[in-house]
Amino acid sequence: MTSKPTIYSLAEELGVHPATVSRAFSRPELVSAELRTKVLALAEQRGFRVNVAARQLVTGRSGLLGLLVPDIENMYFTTLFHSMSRLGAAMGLSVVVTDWRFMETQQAEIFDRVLGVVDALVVAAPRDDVMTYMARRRKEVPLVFINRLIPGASCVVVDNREALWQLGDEMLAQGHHAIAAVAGPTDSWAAAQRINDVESWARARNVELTVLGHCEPSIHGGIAMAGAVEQSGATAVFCFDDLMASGLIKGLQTRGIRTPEDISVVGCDDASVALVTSPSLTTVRAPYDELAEQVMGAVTGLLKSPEATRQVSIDGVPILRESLGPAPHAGPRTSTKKAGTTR
Amino acid sequence: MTSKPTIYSLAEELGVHPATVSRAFSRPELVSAELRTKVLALAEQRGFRVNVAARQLVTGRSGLLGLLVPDIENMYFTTLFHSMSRLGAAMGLSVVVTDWRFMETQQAEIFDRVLGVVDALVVAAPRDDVMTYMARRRKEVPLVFINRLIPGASCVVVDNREALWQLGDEMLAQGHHAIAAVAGPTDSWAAAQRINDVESWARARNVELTVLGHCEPSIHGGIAMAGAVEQSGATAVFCFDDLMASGLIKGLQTRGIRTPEDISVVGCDDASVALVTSPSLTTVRAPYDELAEQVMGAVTGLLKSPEATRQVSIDGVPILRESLGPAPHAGPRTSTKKAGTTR
DNA sequence: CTGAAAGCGCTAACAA
DNA sequence: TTGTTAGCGCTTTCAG
Repeated sequence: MTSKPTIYSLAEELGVHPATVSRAFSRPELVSAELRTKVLALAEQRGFRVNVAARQLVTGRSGLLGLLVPDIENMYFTTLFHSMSRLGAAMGLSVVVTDWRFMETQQAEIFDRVLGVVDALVVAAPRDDVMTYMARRRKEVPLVFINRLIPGASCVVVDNREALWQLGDEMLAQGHHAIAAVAGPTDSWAAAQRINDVESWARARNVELTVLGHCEPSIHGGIAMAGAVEQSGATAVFCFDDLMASGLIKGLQTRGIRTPEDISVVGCDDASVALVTSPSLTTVRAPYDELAEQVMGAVTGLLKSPEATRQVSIDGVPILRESLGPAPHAGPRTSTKKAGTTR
Repeated sequence: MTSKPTIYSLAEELGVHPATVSRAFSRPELVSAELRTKVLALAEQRGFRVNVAARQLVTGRSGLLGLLVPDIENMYFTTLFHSMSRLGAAMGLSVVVTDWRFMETQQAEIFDRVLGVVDALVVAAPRDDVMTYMARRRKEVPLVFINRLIPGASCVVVDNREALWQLGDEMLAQGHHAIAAVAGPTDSWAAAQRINDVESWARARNVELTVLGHCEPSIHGGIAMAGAVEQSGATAVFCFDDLMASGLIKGLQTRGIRTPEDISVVGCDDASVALVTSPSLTTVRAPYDELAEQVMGAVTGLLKSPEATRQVSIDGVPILRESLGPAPHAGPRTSTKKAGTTR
C-alpha cells in the first residue's frame, strides 16, 4: 500500500499508461504540457523518485561521474573535486569521490562496484599498479587520467617544467647554491616528471643538486624528511608537493631550523595548506579550474564517442611567497621579491 | 559479438543455466566447488563484472555507502571519510563522498541520483535547509546524521563540552581574562553547541566572553575574522574549528599580532591542519576512529532494521599545543604546559 | 501525443 | 546442487 511509488502506481492513479509517466521524466518534450504538469505534481506529492538502477539498467547511464584519488586527505584533490562538482552540476552530472588507498589491502571488488555505477571515471595520479588495474577495465567505463600521460588514453596533466625552472632561477638569484629536491612516490608519473624538471634545470644551470629519497606526499612524509634535508646541507629545497613542503618546514622547525632564514622551501600545487603554513609557501600553482574544465571536457568527449581520446597539458604557475628567501650569509641579488613578503 | 559479457553469455559458453552463473557470484556456497571455479575462471577471462544496476534493481542493494559533507575541503571530513572507508571495506561497503555545497544553486535532482544509488547515507553537519530536504527523503534510504542530534533519527555527535571547559580553564590558568569566541555557521547544530558550551563555561567561571559574528568554517573565514578579533581586545580566542583557527592565526600574523605571545587561539576537531599551523593548534580532538566506528555501526543497524535508530555521543579530547600560551604581561600560574612545547 | 509490448541483467523463490 | 520461472522499475521501439 504505502510501498515506494513507481511509474506504475502513478500511472494507475492518473489513469494513464506507465510509459507516459516515464516520458514525463525522461523525455518531457514528448508529453503534452498539461499531462506533464499533472504527472509531476502527483509525483511530487507522492514523493516519487525515478529508480536510478532501473534507469541505468536500460539506458546504461546513471548520471554519476566518479573521481578516484590516491589520497583524499590531500587537498589538491579536494580542490579539484570541488571544481569538477561545480562544472558537473552544470552539465547534469553528480560527482562522487573514492579513495583507492585501500585497493591493495581490500578486495578490488569494492572498486568494481563504483565502476559499475558511474558513467565515467576520472582517475587521479595512479600508481603503476592501479594503472594496470584500470587499464583492464578501460572498456567498461570511459576513463580520464589526471597527472599521468598514457598513450591512447584521455589524459590531463599539469606541466610544471617552466614554473619549476623559474623558481630554480629565483633560488639562484637569492644566492642559493646547495639545492636539494625531495622526490615523491616512486611509481608516480607526476613525481618522476617533477624530479626530471628539476634535474634538467640543475644540469642546465650547472647547479649541484641533491635528490633526496622518495617520500609520501603528505604532511607526515614531509616531517619525516627533515633530518635528511638538514644533513644534505642544502639551503633551498624543492618538494614534490605542498603537503610535503609544509611538513618539511614543520619538521625543520622542531630541529631549530628556520624557513626561509636557514633553509628555503618550495612546494608544488598551491594546495590550500600553502597559505596557512608559516611561512606561506612558494609553490607552483596548479590551475585547478582549467584543469577541471579540461577534465570535464574529456569526459563529455568520451561519453559522446568512446574513441575520442585527447591529451591535454596545462602549465603550472609559479607563486612567490615567504618560504623562499635569500640564502643565509648572502643577500638577494636580482630578486623580484623580499623575504617576509606576504602572499 | 564482443558485447559485454553477461551471466547469459557465460552460461551459454559453459552449458549451464544463467542462474547458476549468478549464484557463483552472489551465493557461492550454493554452487559446487568445481563448477564455481570454472565459472569464475571464465568470468575472469572474459572480463565479466556483475552489473551493479541490475543487481541493485532486484536486491535493492548496491554495496555503496554515501557520505554527504558540507565542504570536502574541510579535512575534518576527509579524515572521517578515510576512517569510514577502512571500516566499510572490511564489511563489504564502498564509501563515496559528495559535497552538498551545490545543492542550493543546483538542482536537487543531482543529489537524488546519489541517494538512489547508495544503500545508506551518512549526512554530515547538515544546515537546516539540507536537513529538511533530507528529512523528506528519510524513508528512501537509511540515514545517519553526524554532528547534529535529531530526535528519532540515527545520530552520532561529538560532545566537546568537557574538553572546551578544560581548555577554558587552561586559559584562565595562563592568566587570560579577556576571552573571545568566534562562532561557526548560523544554522549549524554543532556550531550552536560549541558556542553554548563556551558560554556556559564563561558563566560558570564568571568570565567576560565576547562572542564574535558567525563565520564560515574555512581558512579564509578565519583570516577574515582577524580584524574583529583584534578589536575585541581578547587575549585568548575559541574558534569554531581548526580551519578557522588556522586562518585566524594567519590573519593576525599579517596584522603583526603573534600567537600565542599576543593572542592565544584554540581550535576544535584536530584537523590535519592543526599540526602544520605555526604555532601548532591547541584544540579538541574529535576521536575520528571511534566516530567512524559508531557511524558504521549505526549504518549496519539501520540496514538490518530500519527502525533501529540510535543516538551516540562521543567526548572530544583536549589537546594542548603551542597556540595557547600565557596571557601577555602575565606569567602562567598553574599551567600544565609551557609555551613553545611542541605537540 | 499516448498505448502496447519487449527487454535491460540479474536474483529469488520454487521445483526437480 | 542445478534448472525454471518470474519479475525488479524503467525506457524504448513500434503502433495507433
